[in-house]
Amino acid sequence: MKIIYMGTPDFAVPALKALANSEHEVCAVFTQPDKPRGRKMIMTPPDVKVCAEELNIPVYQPETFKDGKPLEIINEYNPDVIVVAAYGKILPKSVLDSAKYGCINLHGSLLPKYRGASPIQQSVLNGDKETGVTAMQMDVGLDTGDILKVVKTEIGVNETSGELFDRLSLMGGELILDTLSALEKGEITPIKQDESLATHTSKIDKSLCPIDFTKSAFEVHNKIRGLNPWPIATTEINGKKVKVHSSLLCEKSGKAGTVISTKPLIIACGEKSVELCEIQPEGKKKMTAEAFLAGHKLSVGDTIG
RNA sequence: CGCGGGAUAGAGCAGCUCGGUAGCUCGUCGGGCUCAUAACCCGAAGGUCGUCGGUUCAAAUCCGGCUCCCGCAA
Repeated sequence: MKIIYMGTPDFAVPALKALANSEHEVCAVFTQPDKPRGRKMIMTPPDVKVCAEELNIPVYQPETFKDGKPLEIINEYNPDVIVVAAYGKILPKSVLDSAKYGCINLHGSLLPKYRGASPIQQSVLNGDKETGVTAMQMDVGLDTGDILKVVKTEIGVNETSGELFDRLSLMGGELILDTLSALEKGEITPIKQDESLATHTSKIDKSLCPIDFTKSAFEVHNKIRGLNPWPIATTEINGKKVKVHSSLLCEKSGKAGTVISTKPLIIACGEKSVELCEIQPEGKKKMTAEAFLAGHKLSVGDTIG
């Protein structure tokens, strides 16, 4: 099939590569405009753009679809299908209808659960045991289209959002190939989403970062791994902000927020406790809890958070 | 010129205000104790104090330039 691909971050790269290396033809890639990033606000191209250029595929970065230009470009290519993965723009109906097979979206959850911006982080934050990737026929709603094909996977108890992202993005690459070939053979029966089961996720932002140690160890642990690799859960130790990159569940219990062991570093929660593994004080690099303890006064019974 | 923290032994920190012998915790190595140990005791190795220059009898410390790392904000 002749495909136009739309996607932006690293999550969307494996599917693009999978398509480019298949019998299908990716004739053009749409992605977000370059944006300034990082401390120095350096203009950085999206990961998908970098990948597309390596594959010698033409790249388009329209600011908006509100004028008709992107549609004109699409119509010139006359694609069989448009594949969308974490593109970050709302597509108007005219675009959704512009290809023979319409627009197919790869979404990082088992729809209708976790529609919206941050399905993967949300599944980790909630401590779900299972998630997956859904290939969906896009319609004008937000992730409301008919389900074409789904692939499921278990979430590890210590798996971070970043690790899950990597796995799901690879699974998404296989899923889109399967979906397209099944579509061509007419083997797919679109399934309507059950609206009564639908849940939504909003964008992740830093207001989620502070850890509340009065919550259960499970919830604390989920927050720490769910917010990794970004924006990273935080707490306060001796009045200084400290990022907590990784943790492990621990059975011991004590008064919430107190240090109940320093080797390893274990903090009591509302229920049970968590071991803090890798932490990062403000202005410093990430370090192991052991290294942190070597140079900072912190003893059993002290309170953090 | 967005705001701020930082660079000292393999790791993490103190020392700088007020210049004068390089210090702490951990790790490493050696020895001891112990049924045993990641525990405890004794000992040792390991640093041109990020870099360049200035002031000084003397600079980790004071002054100026530069490089790199990080947090916030976006």
